[in-house]
Amino acid sequence: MNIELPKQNARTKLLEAAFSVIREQGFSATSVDDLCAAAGVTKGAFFHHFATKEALGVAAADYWSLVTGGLFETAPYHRHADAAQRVIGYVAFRKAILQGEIAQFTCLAGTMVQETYVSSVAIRDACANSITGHAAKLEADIEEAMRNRNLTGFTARSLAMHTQVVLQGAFILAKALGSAAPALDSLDHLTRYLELLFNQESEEKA
Amino acid sequence: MNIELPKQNARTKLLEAAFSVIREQGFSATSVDDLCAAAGVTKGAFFHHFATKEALGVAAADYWSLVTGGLFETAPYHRHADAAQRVIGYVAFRKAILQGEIAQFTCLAGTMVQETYVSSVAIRDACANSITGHAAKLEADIEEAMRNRNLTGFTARSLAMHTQVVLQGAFILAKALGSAAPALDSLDHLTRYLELLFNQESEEKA
DNA sequence: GACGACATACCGACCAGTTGGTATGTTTCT
DNA sequence: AGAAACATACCAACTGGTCGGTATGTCGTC
Repeated sequence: MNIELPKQNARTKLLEAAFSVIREQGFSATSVDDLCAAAGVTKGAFFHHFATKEALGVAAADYWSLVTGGLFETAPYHRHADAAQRVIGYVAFRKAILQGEIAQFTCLAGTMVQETYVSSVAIRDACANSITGHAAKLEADIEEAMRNRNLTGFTARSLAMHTQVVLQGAFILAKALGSAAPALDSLDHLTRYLELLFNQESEEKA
Repeated sequence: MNIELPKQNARTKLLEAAFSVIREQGFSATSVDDLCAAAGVTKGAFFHHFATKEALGVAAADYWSLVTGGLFETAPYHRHADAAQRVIGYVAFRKAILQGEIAQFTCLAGTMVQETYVSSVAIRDACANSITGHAAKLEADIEEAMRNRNLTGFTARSLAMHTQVVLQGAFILAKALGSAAPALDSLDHLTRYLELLFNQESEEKA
């Protein structure tokens, strides 16, 4: 029998439990005991691996960047030859993964930063890095698409950030209305915006 | 001397304190004592007016709808004769009020619903009503602008909601990056989208 | 004198973090 | 090679303080 469970140590179990629990309850409302119970470890193990609850928050945001980074690197939208198609394909991919429980498709960084942007600089910065780092991967494709079409009037970076703004806002509306539907609608509007930008050949100059 | 402070009772003081404190710390991280201290009232006064902390959350969201409703009703963008100009003017107005401390220009409903959408249906619904109620006021103008231009392919409601999505997302980015700048950039993209939609005469049909 | 609008004092539950310990390696010294 | 010294990973019980909420009292007004 070669079937073996992956040897997860308490640290990894806690970080992955944090993904679920914090996205459901928020960071403040999640107690260390909650996390230990969800991960199936004791409080002693928690404080062996993390000096404080805040330190776990930072580690969770960093681990989030790592995990989501891997997910998007292997996504199929990179195959498009045209850069604009890759950008639009990215949004389509984001739409496709909006399934199941709301907490499971929302963003840990966006959720945490709302609660901690004043109280914890460390968590805020880790969340900011997660979001801007993710946007940076889109930026190259956007820049190429803009160059191909001679688009000016805004920066590739600002448009990359705008996609993240729409996603984060879409998650809030999904939470408020208890459904992914408004998020999907909003991503359709984002797609329409990208198509309008990239299909017109630099009419802005007039 | 007719200069008199408005006779604010403990209830109103608590609700207005909640606007500031909850937008800074979040709902969970804000204790009843925090709110009492900020409002300058005692705990007895708090529980005289609100049965639970959750009840204050609901009341705060409702009061938020009331206060912001008044603010936007008297805003100057309603004067435009063209409906599309009113919609674009709305976004410009939202840009204009993104000043000062971040907590002071963000949305209470969006902040609270993130933390409570699982734990408190009452707060979630109050926040959802605040956001959708605000969007509904835009919907009539959007519908008129769409009718004037024979625009199809999406609903006025979904576009109204999209403006709220962008705003909510913009607040998250502002919090993450500690600056209103990315929010302003994103509202520029939203404006550009609206201009592209409303200035083209129904080219979508082809 | 009754009632609404507070104030003060307090309670049990829960919370982040600490303590002192064990079991299992790993390295170092002889 | 084998023992002593040390490091890592974890555990269960506990602590001081904070939390939401309650019980009871006071004061001004109608």
